[in-house]
Amino acid sequence: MANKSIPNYIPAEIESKWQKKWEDDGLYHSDIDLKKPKHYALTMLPYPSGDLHIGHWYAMAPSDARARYKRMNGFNVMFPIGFDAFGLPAENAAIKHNIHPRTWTYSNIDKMRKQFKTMGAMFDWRREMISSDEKYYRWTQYFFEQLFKHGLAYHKMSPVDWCPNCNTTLAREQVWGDDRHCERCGTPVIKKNLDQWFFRITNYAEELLNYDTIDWPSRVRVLQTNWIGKSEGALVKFQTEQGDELEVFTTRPDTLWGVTFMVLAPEHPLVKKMTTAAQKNAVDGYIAETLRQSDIQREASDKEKTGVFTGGYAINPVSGEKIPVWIADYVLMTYGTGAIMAVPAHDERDFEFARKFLLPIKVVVQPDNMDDIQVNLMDAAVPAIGTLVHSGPLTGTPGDQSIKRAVDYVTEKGVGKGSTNYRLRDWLISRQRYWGAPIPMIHCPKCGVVPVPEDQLPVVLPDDVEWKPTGESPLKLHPTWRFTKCPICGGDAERDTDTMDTFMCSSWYHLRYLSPDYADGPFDPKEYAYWMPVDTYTGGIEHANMHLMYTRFFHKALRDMGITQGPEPMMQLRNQGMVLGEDSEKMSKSRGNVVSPDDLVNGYGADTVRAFLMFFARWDMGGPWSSGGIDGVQRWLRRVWTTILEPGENGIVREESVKILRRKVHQTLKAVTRDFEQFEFNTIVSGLMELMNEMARLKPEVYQSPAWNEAVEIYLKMLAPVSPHIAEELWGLVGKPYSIHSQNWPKVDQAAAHEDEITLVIQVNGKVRDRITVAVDISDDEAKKIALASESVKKALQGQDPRQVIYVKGRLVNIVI
RNA sequence: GGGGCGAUGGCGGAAUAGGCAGACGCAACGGACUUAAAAUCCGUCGAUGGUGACAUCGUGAGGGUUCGACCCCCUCUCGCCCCA
Repeated sequence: MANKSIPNYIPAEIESKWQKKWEDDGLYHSDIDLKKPKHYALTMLPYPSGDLHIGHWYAMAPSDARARYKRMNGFNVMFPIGFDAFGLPAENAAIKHNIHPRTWTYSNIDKMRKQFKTMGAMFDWRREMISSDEKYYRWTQYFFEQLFKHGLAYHKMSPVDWCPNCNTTLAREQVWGDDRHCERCGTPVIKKNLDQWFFRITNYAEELLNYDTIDWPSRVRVLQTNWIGKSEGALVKFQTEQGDELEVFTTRPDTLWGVTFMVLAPEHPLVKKMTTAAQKNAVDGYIAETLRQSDIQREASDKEKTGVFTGGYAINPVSGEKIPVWIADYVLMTYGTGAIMAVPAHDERDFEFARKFLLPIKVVVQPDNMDDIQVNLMDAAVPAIGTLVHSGPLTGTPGDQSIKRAVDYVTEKGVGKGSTNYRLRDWLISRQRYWGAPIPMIHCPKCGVVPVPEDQLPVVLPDDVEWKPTGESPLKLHPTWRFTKCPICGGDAERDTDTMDTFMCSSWYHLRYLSPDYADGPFDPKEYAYWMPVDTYTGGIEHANMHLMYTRFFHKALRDMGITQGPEPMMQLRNQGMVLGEDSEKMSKSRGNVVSPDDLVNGYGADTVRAFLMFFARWDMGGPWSSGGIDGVQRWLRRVWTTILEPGENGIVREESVKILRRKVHQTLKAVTRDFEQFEFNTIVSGLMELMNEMARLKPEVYQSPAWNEAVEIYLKMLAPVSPHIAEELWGLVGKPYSIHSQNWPKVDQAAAHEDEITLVIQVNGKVRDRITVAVDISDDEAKKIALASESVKKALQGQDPRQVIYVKGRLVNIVI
């Protein structure tokens, strides 16, 4: 109903008006204020791909709403924004469109900054950081050097995953899928041997398994725990016939007497030496074949086992037996020592291998609840723990002690020791690409690898390069850049021409937000002392094994250098799901199912888009976009507008309705407050919708009462974090002082919220037979009496006596017959 | 092969500690207003049977625990994710 006496709701007008005013007033500036508790709310750093995606909105807008809620609850909130601006896409775009990566990146940032501003988020833009700015990467380089100086960065020749299309090395986490393709371009990766920089994240493997001090989703903790892949066992030294030491890691040292052969990874350094002339052709052929496969293919358990005998033998250090040494692709050089002792009786893969190549099987473990194992009747390995048999001096050791006794035994004999193995590998940092932070190291023929002196940082990334991918780092091809003098001896030297993995940049950006312009260090210690740690971190779960692991490692490494404090950087983590296209598929240009937030904002306004993103799905699950659903949210906001602004039609106040209104208002406030705490955004919006329906219904009978004003005030305050512009506008139009976003969150009036009557559900044998309205504080006996007096109950009882009558306070009576 | 998460009307989803399944919204249908439409407002809306009050069934399938199960346990199917 277009009432001429009230203004029209025109989102575009009020949104740009308030965005400008808030910015001019610095309403969302976050400065240290020791009088208030702080709240550092952070969302994962966006990559400036050039266009704000609905996924950005989904990640940011609900997080903004929660940050606003915290602010209204008396917290001094910092909610910063910036850009993860280095990385491959800039270079790929540059190659494709012949535009400099810097130009591409910074014009994207300009565009996205404008798009972000239409969201009406409480970002403090003074704190913006861009990881490709010199003033930022200078400190990225500084941290690299610190890690180097503390022995946490090292370089070595190493076979690395290499994308032949992007011409760069990839971290293990950037290699995806069964065919091991490049995360960026989908090309299958190959192995290449290069001199690479690594960070010793494995030093922190054990500490990274501890999540005691942080409130993170169990999903993420499980993902990280599996990724770290801790297994306990022993390192045992075998000897080859030639006298070389051949060390294996095993989780089952108790089965040492059951070893009937050994298997080396085809890449194992001893393979060449052990291979006899007769086996050479077979071994060489097998190695060539293996190198073409991925680790995943190699380890697939459903795959037919393959392998080749080297012709060589090793000696079992506990039994003295001579056992054949094979190579097989299911043993990986990157796990453990690249060699295994094979115990076919008690390991499934070894069993299959032994059966296929007719190798002997020896039973050395007899589980207590099993008939005696007969080798010739076995059709599968018996991996269970049990009493040791045929195990020399350890024969008879019960299962609950067998592993420990075996470790003690090899330790005493000096042929092994207890050991913990982690699947986690050190973090490969080097990238043979241009658009990244240069590795601040100098290679001097006399002095070796020398860090660039701190006062000479940053090592500036030159603009005048040929960035086309050649397989070499573009910086290597620059005519002058790489040539420099050694800081120690002053002689001719060369810079490291690789740049850093961009996960390095994003491992510490939360620290730069503290003081993005600070020149005396990576961050201002005063800001650190006040704001850190991050209280609430939000972002996608896809970063569980990469960014989130790296940033924890980084924090812990810096802590051990005295740069940061506390065990963890981010105390609470919450993950949002993904917005899919209307066809339930991942949004992509090729599918044509992409939803553009700009179009939505133009059509509906940011307030509707924000509210709809909070409403349409559980935030942690996400789901398919619905173009019809957003109309419902728009209708709701229009209804809020008219219901609050239109004058009431008569002056009658009905006290019963006032009571109902106040009850609903305070019940909703209670629920909304709880939902904000728990990131349950969808029920916040549905709760507000429900309350508005009730307010509209009751309005004629309560309009003249103070309760109506109270309802409007509380309503707008609850709406403010969700849809900040319309809330501010209405707040002004009902005569309240600017700004609603500086108001305190309302307090629940428990007495008003209290129900004095309940619907007592009456069941017979668990089936609902009647519903009776009773006083909320009805006694046990009375409730049962009323229930038994019900006509429907009498009918259902058919004269039978109840065996039991159960009363659940305030809920139901169940009569059991 | 192992692990994780999930499955609720035509659709998205709700159900806070084991106690009224389907809140809220979309779509659909009926009505009011209108010359008409849009917008708005009111109403209906899990299935089956019945004019109806009502009855029976119903939260992926099967079983179990319980006075009572969307919720806890076991087995299975399907989907997504992670690892191998």
